[in-house]
Amino acid sequence: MAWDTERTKGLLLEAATSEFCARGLAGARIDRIAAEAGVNKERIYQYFGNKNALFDAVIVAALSTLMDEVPIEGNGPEAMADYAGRLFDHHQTDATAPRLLFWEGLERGTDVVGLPKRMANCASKVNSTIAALPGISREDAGDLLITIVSLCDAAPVLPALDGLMAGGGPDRAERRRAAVVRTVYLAAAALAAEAKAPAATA
Amino acid sequence: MAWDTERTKGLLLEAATSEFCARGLAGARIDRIAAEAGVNKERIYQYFGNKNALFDAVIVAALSTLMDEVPIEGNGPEAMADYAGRLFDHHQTDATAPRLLFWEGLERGTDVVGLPKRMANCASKVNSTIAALPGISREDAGDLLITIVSLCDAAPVLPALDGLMAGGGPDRAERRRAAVVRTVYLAAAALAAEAKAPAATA
DNA sequence: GCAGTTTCCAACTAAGTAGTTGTAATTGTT
DNA sequence: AACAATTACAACTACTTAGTTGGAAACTGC
Repeated sequence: MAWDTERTKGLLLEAATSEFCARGLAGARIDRIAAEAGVNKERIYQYFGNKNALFDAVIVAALSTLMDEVPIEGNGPEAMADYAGRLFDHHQTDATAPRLLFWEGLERGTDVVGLPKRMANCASKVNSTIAALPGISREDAGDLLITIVSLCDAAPVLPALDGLMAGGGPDRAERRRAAVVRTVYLAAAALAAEAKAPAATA
Repeated sequence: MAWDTERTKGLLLEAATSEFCARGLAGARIDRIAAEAGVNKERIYQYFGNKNALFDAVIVAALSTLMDEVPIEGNGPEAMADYAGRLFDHHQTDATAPRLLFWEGLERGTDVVGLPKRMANCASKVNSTIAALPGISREDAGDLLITIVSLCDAAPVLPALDGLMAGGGPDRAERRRAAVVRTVYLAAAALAAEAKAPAATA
């Protein structure tokens, strides 16, 4: 049998993503990751170093690529609302990224890994936002993105909130989606309007 | 020395709150909780049962009381914006509740504990929202509250997002607060307006 | 002050846990 | 084919963990 190092690495990273996503850094088990990947756990230490470094690799791989998977397209507040809707849908079908993001925030705090790549990705999103809402400040663009991420990513991580607050009817997900999209539209429209008439708040 | 059961329980609950808040259910250590409380860990099992049940007790104690600590006061969209601002400030000085909320969401999913009490608290908040925005539907009120909670609670749990998205200047917290308050105001105002002219979207 | 109960703790147990090691199989190179 | 390097794994180690136990100290009612 031929050794396929890249395939083994990929299997481990995939299994680790699933395990860390479900249980976080402290709750994840190296043995479980190795078993799920069908690989001996010693390979983890050869390829990734240790549990923390494997978590790093998972975070960087999962969060960096997400930025490209759901792009900001079009112009005006509608474009930002549409982006929020697509991000919401994406997280609804695959909660990996939001869960990893919150695991990282809770377990790592401000100790963020893979900074250069992620800062570049965020800057790219900020620039897309500025392009969609001409005249908006860089800080307002960042704030709008934080708002979008907060709304879209919190939903799958706090699944109980829907039932607790809104009763959890059959079409809850759609209603929540509509609320997020509308909220983002309103916030983006206000920033766009302010950018055209800056005297109002100065 | 006189035994003070309630005090011992309180010390354990306080230490457990701090430990679970910082490290979550999987990351928390029974030994650390007992040591921080200055109490033998065997007491935990006598008073609370086991680690999971202690986590339950912490969650219920911390999240249920929060609802009363930051009330919804006044009328109109301004009242909801003001509520969001006070909730944001509260979480900024003490991130216990948001962190526990997200730990619970990540580690427990929809398996929520203390349901009756928490549902009552949420229903009370929904009623306050309906009182502040007359004519609004119960579901829209719940959605607005989810929006507020998402925005206010995500901020302290994702401390790195500010730096990543908005550069993290000196007055970042204040700017983020202003963005949250304004977003909530816009969302609440839109719902209030719709409640007065329901034909627009029907 | 004395039996019965409760609070408390040091020490213990059984089951994981991350990380390592020794060794065999595979591969590329000469 | 002989060699060194790489990939792989079963077994192992040192340590941590949640949960338990046996008995001492303090309280209660009499």
